[in-house]
Amino acid sequence: MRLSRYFMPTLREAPADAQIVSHQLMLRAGMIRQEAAGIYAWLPLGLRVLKKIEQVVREEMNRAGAIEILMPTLQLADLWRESGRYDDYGKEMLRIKDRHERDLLYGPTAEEVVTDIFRGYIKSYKELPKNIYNIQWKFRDEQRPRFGVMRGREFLMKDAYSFDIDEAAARRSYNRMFLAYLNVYARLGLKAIPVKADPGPIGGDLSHEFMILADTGESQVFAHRDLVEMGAPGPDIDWDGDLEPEVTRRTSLYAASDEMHDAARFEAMPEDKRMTARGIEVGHIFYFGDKYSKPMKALVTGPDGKDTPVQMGSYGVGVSRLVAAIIEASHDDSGIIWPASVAPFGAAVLNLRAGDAACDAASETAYATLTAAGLDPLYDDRDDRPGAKFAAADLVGIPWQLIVGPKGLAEGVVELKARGSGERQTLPLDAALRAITG
RNA sequence: CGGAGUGUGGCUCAGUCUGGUAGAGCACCGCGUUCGGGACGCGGGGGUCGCAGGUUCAAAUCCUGCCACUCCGACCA
Repeated sequence: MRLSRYFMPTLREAPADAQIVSHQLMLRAGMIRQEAAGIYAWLPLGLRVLKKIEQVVREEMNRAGAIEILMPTLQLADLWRESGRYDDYGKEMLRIKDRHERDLLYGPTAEEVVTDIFRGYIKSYKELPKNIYNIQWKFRDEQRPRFGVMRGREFLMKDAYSFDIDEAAARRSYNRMFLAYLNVYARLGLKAIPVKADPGPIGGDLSHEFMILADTGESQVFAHRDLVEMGAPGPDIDWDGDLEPEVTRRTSLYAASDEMHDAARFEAMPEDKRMTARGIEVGHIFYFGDKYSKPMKALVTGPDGKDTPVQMGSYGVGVSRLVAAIIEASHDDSGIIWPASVAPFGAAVLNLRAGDAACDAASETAYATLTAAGLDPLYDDRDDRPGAKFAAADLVGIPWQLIVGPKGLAEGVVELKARGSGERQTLPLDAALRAITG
C-alpha cells in the first residue's frame, strides 16, 4: 500500500477523551473513530488488525474442531422468553421493536439462538459432540462504557458453544477450548493465564477466565510462576485424544484474579513461585449443563433411547478488546509495537526523499520485492520530512522499517530498523530485503 | 444507576467570572526555502461558540430546558 493513496489519519496529540494508553494510541494511529459512547467506526488500519486477530482466533477454533457459522445481530425476544432471560437480563440488553411491534433485541450473546439452531437439526447422541462458533458484533448497553474498545457497548466477540451427551463428554469439549485459547493468545504474542472463575449457579470447576498480563490491566492476578512460564501447548497436540492431563497440569497450579483470590493458598506457595501482576480479561469459558437446553427443549436421544437435554458450554473471546489489550501489553513512548502475527502491515518502506531519483528507485524496488514476498508492505512515499515518517512508522507499530535515504544510498546502503527491539542495521538494500523476507 | 464535570474550526485549548469586532498552536491550501527523528517564512481557507427558548440596544459570555460526551463510584467479552 502506498501511503500517499491510503487513509491513515494519524494525530500528533491524543484527544482529551482518551484515558488509557491503548485508547490514545488507537486514536493517534487512526485506527478507530468514536461515533457515540462505546461505539466506534474502524478505520483502515484498525480494521486490518481486527481482521488479523479474528483470523488467528478462527484458525485455532477450527484446529480444535469447532465449526464456524454466522448468527444474526438481531434476535427475537420470544427466544429469550423461552430461556427466561428476557426479563432477567436487564438494561444492558438493547431492546428494539420492528414495524409490526414485535420485540427484538440486539444480541449481547447467542446461547438462545445457537440452542434454537441446534434443536432444529440434531436429535441423536451419534451426532455429538458438536462445537459451533461465530465471530459477530454484540451489543451490551453498558452503564458506563470507557477505555475505547476495551469496554465498548458494541464489540466483536468470538463465541463458541459446545454440545455433548453428558458431563464427561462436555468436560472433553471444555478441555479442547481451554487449550485452544492458550494457543490463540500465544499466537497473538501475549502471556495469558487461565484463572479460576466464578462458576455461577452450576457449580463445579469448569469455568476459567483468561487474563493477559499488562501493567495497565484492570484486575490483579495472583499465580504460580511456573504457570506463567509454561507457555502454550502448541498446535500439534492430539485434539481428539485425552487432554485432561495437559489441562490438569495447568489448573493444578494456583491462579486467581482478585475476586477469587485465596490468600492462604497463595501464601502457602514458596515465595519465589508467587507472582502478582496486572491483567486484562480477554476470554471466558464455562460449562453450564442444561441451563438453556432444558427450558428450550434441546433434547438428544441417548444410546439408551431416552431423550435428555444436551449438555452445553460456552466460550468467549473479546476480539475487539484484544486489539486494545495487545497494545496495552506491547507499546513504548513512540507508539504501538505489533506482534508480527497481527501487524497491519508486515514492513514499512520509508522513502526519506520522495522525488529523489535514487531514493524513489530503491524504494520502489524494496516495495515490489516485499510485496512479492507476501509481506504486505506499507510504502511511505509521501512528500514529507523524514521526522514525520519516522514518527508515523513508530506510532503505527509496523515490525520492520526499511529506511531509504539519500545519504545511505550514496554509500550503497539502507537502514533496517526492528520496531520491537529498536535494533538498527546499516546494510545494502538486497541484504536488508533478505533479512526481512527471511 | 448515584456523584462531578465538559461542550468554542479536524485536534489541543484560551476567551465565559466582569455581555460589546470569535482567538492561538497543530492540521489544511498556495508559493518559496528546506530535507536522517513530527522544519521555517510569506500569503490563504475554514467556526450560526452542542441545541432550543428567554433577558438585553447587544449573548460564546447571563437565565431556563433539552441533548451529547467525559470522569469518580457500584456493575461486566
